[in-house]
Amino acid sequence: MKKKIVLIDGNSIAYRAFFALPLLNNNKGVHTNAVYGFAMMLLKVMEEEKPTHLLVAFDAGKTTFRHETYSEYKGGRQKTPPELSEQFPYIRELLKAYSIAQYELENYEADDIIGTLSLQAESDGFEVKIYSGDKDLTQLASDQTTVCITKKGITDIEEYTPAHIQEKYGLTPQQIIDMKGLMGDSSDNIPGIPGVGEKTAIKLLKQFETVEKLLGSIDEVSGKKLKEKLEEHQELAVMSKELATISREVPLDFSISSLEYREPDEQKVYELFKDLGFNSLLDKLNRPAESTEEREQVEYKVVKELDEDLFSSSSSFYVEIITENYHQADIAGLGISGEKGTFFLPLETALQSDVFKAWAADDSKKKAVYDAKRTIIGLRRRGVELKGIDFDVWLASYLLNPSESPEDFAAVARLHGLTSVQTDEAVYGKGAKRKLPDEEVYTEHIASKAAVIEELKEVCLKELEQNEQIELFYELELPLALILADMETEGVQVDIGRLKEMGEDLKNKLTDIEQTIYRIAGTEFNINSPKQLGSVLFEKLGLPPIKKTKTGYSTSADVLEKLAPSHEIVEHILHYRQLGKLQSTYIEGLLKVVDKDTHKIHTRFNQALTQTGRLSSTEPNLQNIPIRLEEGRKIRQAFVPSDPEAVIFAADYSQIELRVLAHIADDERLIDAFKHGLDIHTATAAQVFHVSQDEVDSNMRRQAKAVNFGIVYGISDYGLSQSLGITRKEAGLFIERYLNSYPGVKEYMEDIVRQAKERGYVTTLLHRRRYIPEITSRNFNVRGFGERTAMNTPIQGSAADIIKKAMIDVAERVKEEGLASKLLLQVHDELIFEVPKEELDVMKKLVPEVMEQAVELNVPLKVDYSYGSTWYDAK
DNA sequence: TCAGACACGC
DNA sequence: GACGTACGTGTCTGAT
Repeated sequence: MKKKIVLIDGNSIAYRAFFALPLLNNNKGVHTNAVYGFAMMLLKVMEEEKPTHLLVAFDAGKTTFRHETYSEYKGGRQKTPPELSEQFPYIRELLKAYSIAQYELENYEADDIIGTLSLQAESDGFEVKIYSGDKDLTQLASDQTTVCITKKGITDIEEYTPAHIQEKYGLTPQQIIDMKGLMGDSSDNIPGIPGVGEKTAIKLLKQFETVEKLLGSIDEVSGKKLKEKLEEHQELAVMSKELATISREVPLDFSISSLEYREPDEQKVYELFKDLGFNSLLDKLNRPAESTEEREQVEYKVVKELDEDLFSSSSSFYVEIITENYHQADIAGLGISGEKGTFFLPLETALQSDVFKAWAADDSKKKAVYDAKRTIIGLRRRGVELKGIDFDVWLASYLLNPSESPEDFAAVARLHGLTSVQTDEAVYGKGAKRKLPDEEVYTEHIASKAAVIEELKEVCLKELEQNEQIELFYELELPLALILADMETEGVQVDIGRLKEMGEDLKNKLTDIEQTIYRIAGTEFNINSPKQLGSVLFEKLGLPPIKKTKTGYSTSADVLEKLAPSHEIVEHILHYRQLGKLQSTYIEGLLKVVDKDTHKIHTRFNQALTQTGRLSSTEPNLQNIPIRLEEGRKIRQAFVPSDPEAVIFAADYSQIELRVLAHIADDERLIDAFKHGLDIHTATAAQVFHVSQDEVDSNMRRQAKAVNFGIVYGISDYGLSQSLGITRKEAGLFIERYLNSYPGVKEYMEDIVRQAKERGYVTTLLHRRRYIPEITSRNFNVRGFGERTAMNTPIQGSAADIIKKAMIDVAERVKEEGLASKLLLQVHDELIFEVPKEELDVMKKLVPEVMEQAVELNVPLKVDYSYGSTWYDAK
């Protein structure tokens, strides 16, 4: 086989990649664009060139032998951006993982190393390929050597052979050096002859061949001015040529044969790509642990008969429920792993075993699980109470980095460097094709999960400790999971009759409005189709299109509100939309998920999803039941106590986010306002508009409220301008005035952004963490988003911490006092209970008290409550 | 099966 | 100077 060596100019390629690609980040805020580009190029080179030998050369140090000739060499160059410097160690690591030789030598540049090696390689009969972003290297082209220079981007290259150089410049590769000598090179600060550019240089070299010959016969040069210049700057030309000449005699302390390319270390490459977040490149790898044949098989036994000493005092325990919704799904099997080994336990075997049930119910037998809530509810449905959960790898992983959003167990494991579990999709399939595979396949899968939980626990514990999140995990999230399990299990009673009644009513109203709309429009169409609606409004009826979407006219509510005065049809459409939403999402949507027998709804709270630490709720989402408009609010009449002798009791924090802000920012005025129990929007308006509280009119208050809203949700000046219907500039001014009114808040905002930039993340009161890689983006918008996230997350996240803490405290008190009241729902800043009437007096006192004392801030927390015979009446 | 537009809550 | 700008869930449409 013909020998082929590829020589890569490491610094040059890294620079190219850095400037060609947007400033990417991995999920921990490390910049990765240069590494990514480098890796892309490397993979392409390997695939296309299939070299037998390979080397990446780097520049060493700041000074080289060229500085002896000319101290200004490479002078005036911009410093390497720190965002790039920090990536070089990763590039080095990348090369190591690929087992690719890398070399640098004091006093020499990468060019010289490459020049020397290419010469040696040529005489050894190699085919040589040189990769760089620097055209200087083209002087090395020869019959055996091709120089590949990156064009636009990073993988697009131009190949310089002697023929190509001849064609392009009419010169030989050696003459490239002469050309540089004459015209100089501003990027390396090589002077050349003033006034001589590429065109003149080429012309002269075509006539005289080399700098030396040219200078020997300056008389023959045409053009008086040019002749003078050449005369005057002879030495400059000679020196410039010397500087531009790549050394081919570098003393190298290795032989070419040592550059032979071997196999990459796939595990290392895999881990590095994972670490850097190169998911697209990961897909291209032959993953060591992905295919069944290569993956390390977990050793396990299928339990036929249960034996007491299968269960050690501390085990990993996994319950497989394939369906997403564990409230209505079956267990496919159980996995246990501990001192005695790893076991697959068939469901029926477990259910029939008193030994198993006793172990499960024993609080002193500790279990590490994956998704405690899912596990508890899955077993509870089959009559098994699970106690003694002391770890949840899913929750732990979420706390370590909420932005990961792994889709299954295997993804969580992989995040922490463990690859011995297959993805659920690979085992069970996806979508309609999801099913239980052959027995050996799924028993092994389930057992392997149990085995891996053990290892994951160790890894996660270490990381939690490093992040100071042990307490957050053990005192907040894990106990909360148990409370949420009880809430979900309990469910909320629904008055189906009431829902259906409202549905009938809505149906009639919708038909009426529909007819009215068709009549006014003069045509029947699908009002639910923005496309069709757009063509009716803006084409048939000729209304002015205010806003456009990617696909056509926008028909969103804010657009329609602006159009309402122009045409009577618009208000009907808005009304139709409003009622249609109620009908489809709330009436029909809720009816779909009500348990046919018990008439209860069991939502699922997702505890490991949001970036801020809030919960979310699905199937159905009970955190967005209408309240703002009366027509929608009536939906709440269908949410009733499960016991006729009980009421729905709702307690909500008043302005919790702004109180948290007052605390974190330690802003005197804001703290003062809360201590005096002022209406915060009025107080803000008074500050911002420099008037007294009683001079604040409703419009001023409305604007101040919007600004407060913006602070709480981290919206931009644009967002504020949209909600107030003012210009962006005016909105920006509002924010500025707000910050001047609350100097402590202003200082906090500046500090937290600085902190986020330094550390790459922000934290909440209880040490929840969110990484914000966007904050160092060079893109104005992305960075702006990062800054707002930095300001907002500690506020919203701390509020989430507080209510979670309150839920735990309330549950504990209710248990202590032996009350029958039940926590049903959490809606970000409020808790909904079902309270037996005889406990009402106790709960009226207990709940606000516990919620207000959940944490101690330097402002008081305030809780309002209400109750009634339905959720609607708890207002 | 998927993305886009829209609307609900906090 | 323009970029496109709280989050999360669910429904519907219209394309593939």
